[in-house]
Amino acid sequence: MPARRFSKDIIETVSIDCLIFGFRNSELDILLIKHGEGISKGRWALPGGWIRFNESIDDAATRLLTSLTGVSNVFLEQLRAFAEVDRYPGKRVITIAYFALINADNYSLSAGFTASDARWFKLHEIPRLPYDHNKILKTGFQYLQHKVRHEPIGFNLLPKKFTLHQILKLYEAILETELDKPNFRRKLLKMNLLVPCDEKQRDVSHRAANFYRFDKKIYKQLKESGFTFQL
Amino acid sequence: MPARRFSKDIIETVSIDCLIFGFRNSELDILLIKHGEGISKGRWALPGGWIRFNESIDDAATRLLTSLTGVSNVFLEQLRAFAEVDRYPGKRVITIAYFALINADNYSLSAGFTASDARWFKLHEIPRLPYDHNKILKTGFQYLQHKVRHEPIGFNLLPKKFTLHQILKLYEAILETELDKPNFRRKLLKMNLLVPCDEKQRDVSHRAANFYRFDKKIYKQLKESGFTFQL
DNA sequence: TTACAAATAGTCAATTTGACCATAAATTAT
DNA sequence: ATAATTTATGGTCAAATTGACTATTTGTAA
Repeated sequence: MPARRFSKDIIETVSIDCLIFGFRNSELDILLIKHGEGISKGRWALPGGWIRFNESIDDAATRLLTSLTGVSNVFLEQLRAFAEVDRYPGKRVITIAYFALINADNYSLSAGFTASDARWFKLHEIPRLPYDHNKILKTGFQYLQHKVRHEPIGFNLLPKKFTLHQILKLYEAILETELDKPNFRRKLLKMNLLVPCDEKQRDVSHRAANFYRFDKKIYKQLKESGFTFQL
Repeated sequence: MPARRFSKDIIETVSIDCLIFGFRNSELDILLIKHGEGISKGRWALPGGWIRFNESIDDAATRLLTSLTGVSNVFLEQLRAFAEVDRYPGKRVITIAYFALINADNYSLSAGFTASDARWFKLHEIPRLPYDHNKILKTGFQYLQHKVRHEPIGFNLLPKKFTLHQILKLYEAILETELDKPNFRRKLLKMNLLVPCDEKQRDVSHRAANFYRFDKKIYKQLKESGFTFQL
């Protein structure tokens, strides 16, 4: 009989759940995994797990994200705790939700991983999820909508080099509105956060767009001198 | 021998800590309480406590805030969880920090309560606090600085009726800058969030300022029609 | 070589901002 | 009473930004 390790290693009252956003084909995606065991076996849900005694919650979130999806080095920050009394069946479990943005370069998470157990879902095609995961998702999406307007975090959803068209489509998808192309360009470029790359689009059947990259250092400098990102 | 109720009623791995902001005399205050028992006896710290099995964390925060300070019906929302492995001596405790804004009408919290054990501290005169409370404080203050610019929550720190001068001073205290009075007035009034009261200042040795109040309903309407608060 | 598609550039009136100056209304000092 | 003082409130004006457009460029595809 195997030793019952769990109750020694982990904090059984607190879990982590990751809300992982991706962006492809001008649509926002959410990564879900199929539960292999436990109460909600066979159902799609947010990737998550337990916190170990010897790791912080940030470390736990990073570890879980990597072990469940294969990606690392992505934008990851805490959303908040969810703790309705009856959110988890049978026992009292508080979960701390994390918020991750995955860029297109990291999109092929299934490579090497159990592809059938982790899948991107379009934001508006998310099924009914167990526990309070739909609530977490809703909260996280509203947070994204707000945050993307006040901080330059949207770039985390794009490849390192991207076109202005891609950002426009990203913002349209997140904010669920149409935006004026020339005006959006002008405003974004005037911030001087984007550095033009010496490279253009290829294999497109029209004028090739220039690539840009977001420069963290420049943003840090601007912020220190009083600049606030605003779209 | 009294029954050892605690370990049955509460979740011993998760606590609540409240970061309570107040505003008086043009200065930001933080409410601290003196610990009466436990590891950090006699030291000033953020008000907090344990979560009961049969209450949500929002309920726990509300209960603790009221029982420790006597105030109720104040702006209270979750900040986030803090969970460094060694933040609490001896055992692993995750805390969920809450963020409260108390208006001047509720300032006399000591009335009826143990005045010597709860006290307002000026933000820049906070002593060294136990656990990671200074870190929570720093995070919460940065959050306030950000949030107050993008959402009309500052009014929660003022009395129901206030003058434009009071808001100006409030913003100057939070953002730690000087602001141009006429321009600030103009911008704020143009939003149409403030309703002039039919009442003026009294007993001031200069021209009396008009009182205004913040109207939640108007804000809700404006927000639904696309308006975003921005200062 | 022309049609097209999307990128990029430019226009212009209306609005908003930032830096001010001016006046109004209250009290206190003379 | 009148003047001085203090803060509230009202205005001005050039500069910058926005929103709604039109125009031009640059690349494939017919």
